[in-house]
Amino acid sequence: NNTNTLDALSQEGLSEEPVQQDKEAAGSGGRGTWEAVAAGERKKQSGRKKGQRKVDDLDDDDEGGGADGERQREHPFIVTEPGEVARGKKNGLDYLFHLYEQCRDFLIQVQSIAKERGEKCPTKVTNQVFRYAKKAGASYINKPKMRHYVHCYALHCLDEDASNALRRAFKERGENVGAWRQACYKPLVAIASRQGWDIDSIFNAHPRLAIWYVPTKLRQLCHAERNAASASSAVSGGGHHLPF
Amino acid sequence: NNTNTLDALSQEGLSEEPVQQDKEAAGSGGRGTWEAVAAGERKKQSGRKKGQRKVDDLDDDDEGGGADGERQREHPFIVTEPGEVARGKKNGLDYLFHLYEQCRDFLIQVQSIAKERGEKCPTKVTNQVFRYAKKAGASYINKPKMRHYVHCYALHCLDEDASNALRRAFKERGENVGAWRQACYKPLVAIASRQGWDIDSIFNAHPRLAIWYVPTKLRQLCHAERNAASASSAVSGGGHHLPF
DNA sequence: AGAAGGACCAGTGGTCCGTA
DNA sequence: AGAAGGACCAGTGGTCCGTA
Repeated sequence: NNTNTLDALSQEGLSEEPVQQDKEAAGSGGRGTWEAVAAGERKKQSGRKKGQRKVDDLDDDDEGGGADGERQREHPFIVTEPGEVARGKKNGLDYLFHLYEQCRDFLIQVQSIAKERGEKCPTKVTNQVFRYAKKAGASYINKPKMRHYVHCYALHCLDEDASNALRRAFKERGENVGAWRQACYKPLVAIASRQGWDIDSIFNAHPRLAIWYVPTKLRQLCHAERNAASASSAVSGGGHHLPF
Repeated sequence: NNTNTLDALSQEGLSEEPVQQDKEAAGSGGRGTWEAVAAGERKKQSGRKKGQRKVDDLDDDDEGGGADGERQREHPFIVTEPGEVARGKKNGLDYLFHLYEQCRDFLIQVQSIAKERGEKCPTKVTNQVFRYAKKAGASYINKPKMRHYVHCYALHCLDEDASNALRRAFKERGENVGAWRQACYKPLVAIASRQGWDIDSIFNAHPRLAIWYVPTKLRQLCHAERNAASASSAVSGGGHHLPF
């Protein structure tokens, strides 16, 4: 077992960030330039200019009927390959991961405001950060969504090659987002097994991941798998007292 | 300004801990051996054995009337010198600081239980730790008290000499605990001023202090003093644009 | 009066489940 | 059916204020 993998892995996933939008939607309410890059998200804001959305894909306009003012959700995610732009009323996974980078930018802003004011400074993406993001116009960011896919982003950060391979495989098989999301757990547990099962320090050792809470289910899977592994190694004879 | 003081200071305060009671009241409900060492705290527990309290000081027994079962508070703190045992129905400051060490022990236990179970592991003394302490029989530990005196403990950790000198001075002057407690802020702010005003990293750099939340008032004082200092340095001419 | 701590409260982490 | 997210809830950090 290679216990040094983490140092190498922690460098990955970082180059993926689109540099040009680092201050983007931050504090301005602007949509940023990401649509032009990957054409993912297209949530309407109040007062959005027509023609600004869907820069690359020029289809449909049947947004449920009413013009302005109607309750509008983000388009659902679909499994896309790295670099692939989602067509139709869908968002791709590059866009999903981009949302995590945006949250990081918002956190950094909240932190610098807090420091300036001499207030408590959050180290994680907290409710306060989500509130700030919303106020800054990023209404497409919300806590349940971000928490739902954290472990997918974790895999993208920790082993981008494995993450990319998984995306391609699930796209090819025509699996839905839920199936892909479920499948992201397994390679993460495998990474944890090589790192002494300490999923918290794996998150904390990675600068972009450290700001996210470890998802409960991932923590539980690592724990269960660790116990299963130690039980089987006890049976196959580790020199310990045998439990029977 | 010596910016390396913290490294030297962070070694202080540590030798003060009575080693022999490291697992003490932990998980057992026992009172531990600290009374024999410093004869501070003497809170009655339900079912406490008579004659166990006040090992060194054999006076009064007028505990308000009823025998067992009456609601009983801790004796109030008085300003004592280092090593001095509080007489009468009082507790000394060595005992106060000892409570912080006990909380640390309880936190360490909560942490190892959490790790064993694969649950979230607290890095600070949280409500969970106070609940655990109470369940373990340390009913004399409570959140409002510990939070009230955190900055006094901080001074004890970061500059034991200054802390000791302050205790001696306030005892000599016959000041009460409240006055001593107020006076602990000033030397802490002075330490912060030498460390770039970052009270959070000062706490975090000290292993025994890092587990305590920075008190709001201390944070505010550091912030206010930083602003005052930068304003006065702007006036006395630091090469900046002059604000008038 | 000075001080200890039960108990409250606003805002948190966490995620369910009514919605589209 | 699969998925997005408003809104709820138990337990938190913080400390006030009725108590002794």
